[in-house]
Amino acid sequence: MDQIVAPPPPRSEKDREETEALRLWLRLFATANTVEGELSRRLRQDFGMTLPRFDLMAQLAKADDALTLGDLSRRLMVTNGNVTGLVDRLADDGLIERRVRQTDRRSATVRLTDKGKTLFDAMANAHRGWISDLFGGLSAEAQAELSARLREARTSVMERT
Amino acid sequence: MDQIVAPPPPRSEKDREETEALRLWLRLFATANTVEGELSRRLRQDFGMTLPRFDLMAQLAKADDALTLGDLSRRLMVTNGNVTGLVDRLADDGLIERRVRQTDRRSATVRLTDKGKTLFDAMANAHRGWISDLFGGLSAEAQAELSARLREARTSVMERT
DNA sequence: GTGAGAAGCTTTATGCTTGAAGGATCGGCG
DNA sequence: CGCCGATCCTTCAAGCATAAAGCTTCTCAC
Repeated sequence: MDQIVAPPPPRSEKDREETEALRLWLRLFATANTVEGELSRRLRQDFGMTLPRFDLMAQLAKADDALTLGDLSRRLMVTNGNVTGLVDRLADDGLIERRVRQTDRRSATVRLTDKGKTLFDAMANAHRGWISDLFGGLSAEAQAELSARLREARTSVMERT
Repeated sequence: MDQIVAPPPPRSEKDREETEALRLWLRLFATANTVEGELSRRLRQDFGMTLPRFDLMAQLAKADDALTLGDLSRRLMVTNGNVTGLVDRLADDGLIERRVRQTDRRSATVRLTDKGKTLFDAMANAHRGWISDLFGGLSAEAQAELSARLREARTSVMERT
């Protein structure tokens, strides 16, 4: 029988591996992006809050103590200059309080105000519910498996960075 | 025997579910973020290119045809105004070419220039290798499983958006 | 003590992203 | 034809993010 259609382009094993990894990455990115966009949208809509500000407040709430800007920078995995701006805006809104440290005058600490704590509690509660809802189509087992695989993936990436 | 330590805080089934989903989300976000940051870093270092510009060029290369700004906006899942700026900058660099459509003068199409094609091929090749490398710590089976779970997750999220 | 280098933060320039408002063009209905 | 809503793009203001340069303060070896 004649060859009617063009033959598939020759593909090495390496080609196939790369294509699969690329597909995996695109899927990972799209999923994370969709969730992030939706959380961001709801946070803005219901609380007039942005995700980066919320994340910063969450770190303060979790630490349950004052943190330095450097601590925040490391925990949020963003640059120092970025934290400076976020802290400025949150302080302007009266949600956090900046205080220069006596022991090290280069450094400043930041803590949630009462107003910040109250708002954060409300937001965190809603936020938990949203996430639980968004992933609600997956069984507990599927979620656990995904979580475990992501952990492996992150380890792989970090080792190669 | 006396109760020496404080009892664990009472947690409902719902609480546990929410906590697990939150943990999953944090892991998903951290993984995607780490990969994205690393790709961005390498693209800047080796090619002086940003990820958003690269992504736009990738859509043009994949389509192998001119696309309207609206097409790009939908495919990249970003707003129209965003695409306008990206296209401006890429056109300034001579990597893409803008052309007003005769049939519909509201709309413009965009295609890769020869210079853009050449650069994109080089970048895409490196990009494939980087991703394959970054996920190289996972077996093909682990990658396939992660990919499948991510697909489920994305479906779940999109249904609830 | 003091001087060099490190640490902590801010500033600046640049770019990405959004949402909202606005301008041009198109299509269709009366 | 003429208008009205829809479509497509751009503009604008605000915010997030980075990298690089710069400022102040601290530490430590001498």
